[in-house]
Amino acid sequence: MDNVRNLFQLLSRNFGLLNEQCCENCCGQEVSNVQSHILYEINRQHHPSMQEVAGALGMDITTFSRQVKTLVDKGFVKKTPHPSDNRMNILSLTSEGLSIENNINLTVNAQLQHVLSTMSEFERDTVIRSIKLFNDAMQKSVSCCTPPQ
Amino acid sequence: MDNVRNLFQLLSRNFGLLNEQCCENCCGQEVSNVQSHILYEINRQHHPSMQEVAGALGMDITTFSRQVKTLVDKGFVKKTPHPSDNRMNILSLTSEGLSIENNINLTVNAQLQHVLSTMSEFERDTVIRSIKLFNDAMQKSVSCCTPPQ
DNA sequence: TATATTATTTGCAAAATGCAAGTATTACTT
DNA sequence: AAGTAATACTTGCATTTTGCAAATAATATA
Repeated sequence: MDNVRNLFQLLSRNFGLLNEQCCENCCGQEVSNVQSHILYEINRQHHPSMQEVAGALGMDITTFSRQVKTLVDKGFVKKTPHPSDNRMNILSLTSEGLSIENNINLTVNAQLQHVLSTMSEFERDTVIRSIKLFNDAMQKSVSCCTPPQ
Repeated sequence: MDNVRNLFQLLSRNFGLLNEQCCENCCGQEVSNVQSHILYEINRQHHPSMQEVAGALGMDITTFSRQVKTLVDKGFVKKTPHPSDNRMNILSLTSEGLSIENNINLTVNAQLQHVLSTMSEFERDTVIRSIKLFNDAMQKSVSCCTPPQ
């Protein structure tokens, strides 16, 4: 009976640090950590609304609204009114936003591959498969991991 | 050639949300997310100084200093001058701080076990072993994962 | 003894946060 | 169809968090 929290706490801390440093390295302070999460999620979803992205990130919608505004001002994100419901805004990355997101992606991936390269191919595959497995399990688990409301 | 970042990004986000919610649940807003990380790390290390904890968490020392002050005021953390070097403060949890840390630990672990319970025992073991493996690899990798300076 | 180095704290100004209340638009209700 | 409710988002405001620069205090070095 391990203390599983320890493992995840360390993992998420280390990944957080790596992510943050990569952000700074490849786009020189242009985006904060939360902002990089927002870019990531906008890119991942299919024509998401504000609420969908904020919900996925577990962010307060008012904080999110302001962060998006900042990203729009910086020219990284575009807000398009929903065609059939003008209350909603569809979020998308501008080409510049996409390029930054790709940059972060490349940098973080390179670092992770570097970490993984110290393992055998078998271990590497196992690790990757395990994390997929756990992510899926977490997604299915309704009792947690769902942003409040 | 997977996009490994995706996996880790999702994992760390989900764990972050879980952690945050557990904090609120079991100690009713008494500690913020960063503060729970601080409690965690003080508990984990052996008579750590301010810099040791701040360093491990990759936090700016001035921000850290103020957060610790808050935790001291709340009665969760104790600062003891280092016996042979009065510049340093040794950090420790008070009994109340420890009890809160244990509470968070129990709650988060229960949630994680719940997620893991959807898997077969083999999968569960593999996942846990994989994360250990990755954590170790990350710790060894000097090119990243080390807080600035 | 004077100077440098280390550990931590404060000043300050900027950024981030979240509740309450606002606006605008669409959905119901009778 | 008019009025009410609900939804999606924004803004006001007060608090908290953040990090650089500079200050303080204690130890190490020259």
